[in-house]
Amino acid sequence: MRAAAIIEIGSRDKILDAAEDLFARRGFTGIGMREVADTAGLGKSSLFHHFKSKAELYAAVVGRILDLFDRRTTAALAAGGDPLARFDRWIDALMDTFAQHPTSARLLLRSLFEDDELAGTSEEEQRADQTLQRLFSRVANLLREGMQTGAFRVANIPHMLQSLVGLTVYHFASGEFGEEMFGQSLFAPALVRKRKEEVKALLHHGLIAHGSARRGDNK
Amino acid sequence: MRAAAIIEIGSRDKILDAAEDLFARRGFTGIGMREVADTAGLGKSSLFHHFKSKAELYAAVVGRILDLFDRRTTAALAAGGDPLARFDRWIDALMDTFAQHPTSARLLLRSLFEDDELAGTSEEEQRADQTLQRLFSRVANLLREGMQTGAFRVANIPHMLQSLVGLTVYHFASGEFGEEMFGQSLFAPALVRKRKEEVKALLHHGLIAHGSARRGDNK
DNA sequence: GACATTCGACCGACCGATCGGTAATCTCCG
DNA sequence: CGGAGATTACCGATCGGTCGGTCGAATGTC
Repeated sequence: MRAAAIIEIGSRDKILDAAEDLFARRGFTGIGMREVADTAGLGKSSLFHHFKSKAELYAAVVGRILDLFDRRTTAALAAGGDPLARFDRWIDALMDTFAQHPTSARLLLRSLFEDDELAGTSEEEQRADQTLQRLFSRVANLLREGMQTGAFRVANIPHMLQSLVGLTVYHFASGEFGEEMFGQSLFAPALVRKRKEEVKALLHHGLIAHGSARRGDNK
Repeated sequence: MRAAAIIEIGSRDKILDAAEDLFARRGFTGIGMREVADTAGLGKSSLFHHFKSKAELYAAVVGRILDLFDRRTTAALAAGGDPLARFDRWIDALMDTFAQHPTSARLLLRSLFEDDELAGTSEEEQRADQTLQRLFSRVANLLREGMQTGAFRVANIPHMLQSLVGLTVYHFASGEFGEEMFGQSLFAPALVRKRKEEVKALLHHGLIAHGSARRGDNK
């Protein structure tokens, strides 16, 4: 029957799963093909049957995650609503995706570093670059629109994008350091919910209290 | 003459300088001792005369940077003023230090990841942990004080610390990705100044405009 | 139905290069 | 002399990657 066959996962995907987990934990240079092969339950040579080099495997892993974020972003922004509603929905979707996919934040943050020294003309890598750029420009457009309609404060858009990345990716990538700070797994549902609240609160009100009794705007 | 002697740098420091730059760019596993030695202008074996292992060299590099941030934080918080003044001064000092020391953000962010899998009982490493913890608890105390005096909005402190790290460290660690976004070096004085402004603006006002109370707040 | 051919998936053995680290020796200097 | 700093030579292990070849499921052919 077909139903039983569903459980089977193609070797290519098993390799990608294993590589994603390992690369996220120890980075490109920290993982050997031997280790990926063992985790995937294959011989090392078999990896080179599916991917022609370690760099190509890495690019495929990053590309797969980037596609996931691209799809979630598209879905969150597609549904209608005013800029603020779409923005909040996007923040939720972004953090939910990081939470549901614990390796993703670390892998993406690492790939940001490692791409600097890895060549970068591998087709798969160019496609990933395009995906990433499209994702960011969509959010940039949303910010621009919201600033025009008055929903958002007027701010520098590249800086705001950097801030949004810093507020989200870094947190979920902070690993043992973050877990020590919170005393629990970064991916515990209650903590994820709290993180969403706190990030939104920061985006809504900042940190500094405004002399609500009009103290002359703190200067 | 003293003036001439200033140029001389001890071999140990030359090794630390070289290692800091290389580790920041390609991570612990991405750099070999051979490369560090070449950059420092020594033979590989000489490194083992000053540091008994690669891990110890790495710990020394991270510890040196952590001490720098600890000193700057101490200085920024020591000078008096209300919590808001001290906080703003700390944000300035933090970002100035990242800016003046371009390898630091990347190295610290990387060390966050790599410590997860590197053992961690090496004395130098424990000292670094203490330094880091002391630094964070000092900022936490400042936040707590400011919330009590009403200078800051009441927020969850660990989350706020994570946000502050994300807003600062990530930006200066974002490398080529960030430089492509801004079209210039992340460490160009004008961009550093702008980043400080934008981060402070976010901390002061958030992103979302408040239609509720007063409207003309941001124009 | 039976045999031959093809093909993708996979493997163990092996390659040259590089890894972190060690040992013995040399040089310089007080 | 003694000792610190540096070097050359070398070690076993592991690195990414290649090689020749096995296996089984299709496919074609009579």
